[in-house]
Formats: sequence, C-alpha cells, structure tokens
Amino acid sequence: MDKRTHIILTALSLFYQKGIHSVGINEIISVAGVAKKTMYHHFASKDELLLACLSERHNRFLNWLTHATSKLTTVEEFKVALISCHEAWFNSEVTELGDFNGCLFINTAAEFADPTSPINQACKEHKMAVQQLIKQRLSACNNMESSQLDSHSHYLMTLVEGMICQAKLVGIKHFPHLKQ
Amino acid sequence: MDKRTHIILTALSLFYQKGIHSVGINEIISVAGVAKKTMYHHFASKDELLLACLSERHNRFLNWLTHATSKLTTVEEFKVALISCHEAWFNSEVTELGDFNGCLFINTAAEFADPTSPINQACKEHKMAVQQLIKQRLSACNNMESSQLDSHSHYLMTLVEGMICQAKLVGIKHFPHLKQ
DNA sequence: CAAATGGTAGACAAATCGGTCTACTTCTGT
DNA sequence: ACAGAAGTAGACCGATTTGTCTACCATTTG
Repeated sequence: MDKRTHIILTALSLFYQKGIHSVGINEIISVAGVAKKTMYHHFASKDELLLACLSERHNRFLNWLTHATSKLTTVEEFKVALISCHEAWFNSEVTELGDFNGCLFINTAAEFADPTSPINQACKEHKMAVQQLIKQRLSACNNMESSQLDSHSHYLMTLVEGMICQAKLVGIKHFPHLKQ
Repeated sequence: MDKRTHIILTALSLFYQKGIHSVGINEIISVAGVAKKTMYHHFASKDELLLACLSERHNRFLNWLTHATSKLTTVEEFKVALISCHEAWFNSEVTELGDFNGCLFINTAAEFADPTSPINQACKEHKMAVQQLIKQRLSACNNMESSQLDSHSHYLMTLVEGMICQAKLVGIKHFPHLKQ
C-alpha cells in the first residue's frame, strides 16, 4: 500500500480512538512502522497530517451515508433509514467507520476551538456537507413539501447530532422511539 | 475570594474556551496570578483540578437549567422553555455560563475517551443528571402521559444535545422550527 | 551509468509538559 | 506572642513534545 495513505489511516485510527493532543507523532510513526522522516516527507506538520485524516474521514463518512440512504421513497422511510444506519454505526457494525467513538469532527473541534483555524473549519464544512446531503435526500422524497424542506432537514440534522452525542457519552445505542 | 475557588474558576474558564490538553498548568497559574505551589497545595494533579472544574460547572449548569424551566404547566410550554433557554445560552446571554463554546462535558469527553477514567465518568454523570432533570420536569406537566415519560424525555434530551452541537460547530443560534 | 526519489534508523534540538522543591513571607487562631 | 498554615517566586527535574538532520540503502528513470 501507498506509504502516505498508510500513515493517514494509522493516524486516523489513533486520532479517532484517543483524541488529537493525546496522540504524538512518535506514536503514530511507531504504530505505522514508518520512519519519522518519511512522515515529514509527506506532511509538513502534525496539523497537515490531521487535515489529511479529516479529509479521509469526511469522504469515507459521506460515502457511507450516501449509500445507506440511497433507497428512499417517503419522508418517513428516509427518517427511519437515517436513524437505523446511525444505530448500526453506534454498534460498530459499519466496518469502514471502525469502532465507534463518537463523531471525529465534533471531537476534533472540541480540541481546536478557534473558529479561524483550518482544522476547526474542516470540521464545520463536514457538518454542512452532511446537512446538505440530508436536505438533498429529503427533497427527493415523494411526499416532501418543499416549503418545509429547510426546517425538516435541519430538524433531522439536530436529531442525528443528538443521537451521536448520546451514543458516545452515555452509551445509548438504539433509538426506537425516534422512529415513532 | 478563596484562592481555591479562584483557581477553579480561572481553570474552568480556560478549559472551557481552549480545551483541556491545550491549557497547561503554567498558563492557569499565570492567569490566576497564583504560585504553582499554591495550586498543588489545593489539587494533587491537573486531573484533580479538572475534576473540581467539572463539578463546579455541573452545579452551575444544573442550577441554571433548574431555574430556567421552573414555571411549567404543559408539555408544550416546557419544550419551548427548554429550547428557548438553550438559545439564550448559545447567544452567551446567560452570564453564569460564560461565553458559549459548546458543552464542556462533551468537549472534555472528546479528550478523555477512556470510559473507565474518572473524568469521562464525570461527563457521563452530568449528562445523566440533565436527563433526569428533564424527566422530572416533564413528569410534573399537567398533560404528560406517564406511559410516554421515558421516551419523551429521552427525545427532548436528544434534541437538546443536537442543538448544542450545531450551535458550537456550525454556529446556529436559534431553532424556531423546533418549537413547532 | 548516473541521478533523483523515497525509504530506513535514530540522534539531536528547543520548547513545553506536569510536578517537586527551597527559601522566604504573610496571614490567622489560640 | 507564637505556632502553623497558606501564600510567594521561581529554580529545577525528568519526561515528552514537534520537528530537523545526518548517513545510509533501495528503486526507478532518463
């Protein structure tokens, strides 16, 4: 495998499971089995490596979410599919997302609070992309009234974000009552 | 003011605005205007100082939420009050909660992912206490059916958690559509 | 063949981390 | 008045941080 992507995947896994500041460069190269010079050959700094990891995770996550909500007809079906696929993620049943440990972007933004930082902005852009996907998916439903498209997609986004937080912090893994 | 509480309040403010690992002991004592020995006289370690900060924040937050949702009659009124008081928090209009930067407990749990750590447990306990308060408040409403008490309080908790995340990450400060 | 590229191991630097300690001062309670 | 607790500034320690650098090896490419 490409050394560069191997470093990204190793760092991504460590960052996701243990947080950013808790993981040092030495640990990353040690786990990846790679020389320090190799890492700094591909990435100018830890921050740039992190940005590459966020990008990788973003692509992976959106790809998964896109496929998990592809078959849709009504608003109700979409809502159930949206909640169900997140439940699968919480139970670590989605192999490409790894062992569930909350949302990498929420976690990372907690450590990089400065909104002008590129890292914080990458987190924000990820969330806006998810919001956009939900809105687009919702607009394709048969019984979706376009007048409520903004408010309803926004509502579903709030629900999903809340589910993720509860799944991580208090360990709630299924939300049957939300499917009503 | 008591030196101990002064150190706690200073550290709490720094931790909340910048994250835990991003703030060092030297910065805390420098901003607090206190000798390092004084800090270590009151707290055995940075972790114990952090635990004291979490406890302080927990008391402050629950006290605020308790008062902000004290006048209640119907489920609908409570829901609107719950959302509205959080909107006030997001806009940093609640002086005792300081400049809004998300939920300290969500942020802290992101940096201390190990669920066996006392710090992670303190974050979890805070969320369970909030959930408990919502449930208790809800049960006092005139038109609350006890059969749906668990699912409805759980639903409101999910909503609130989602609002907090969206307010921090993408800067959404008001949620009129949730009040339906 | 020669040169460039990407790789290795690891020493090294400068800064910062949490935490300890000495020496001294100030406040407080009996 | 005196003892002890609580405070000060800051030197110091060992560990760790990110990041640079040397010296060498392997592969590929003009």
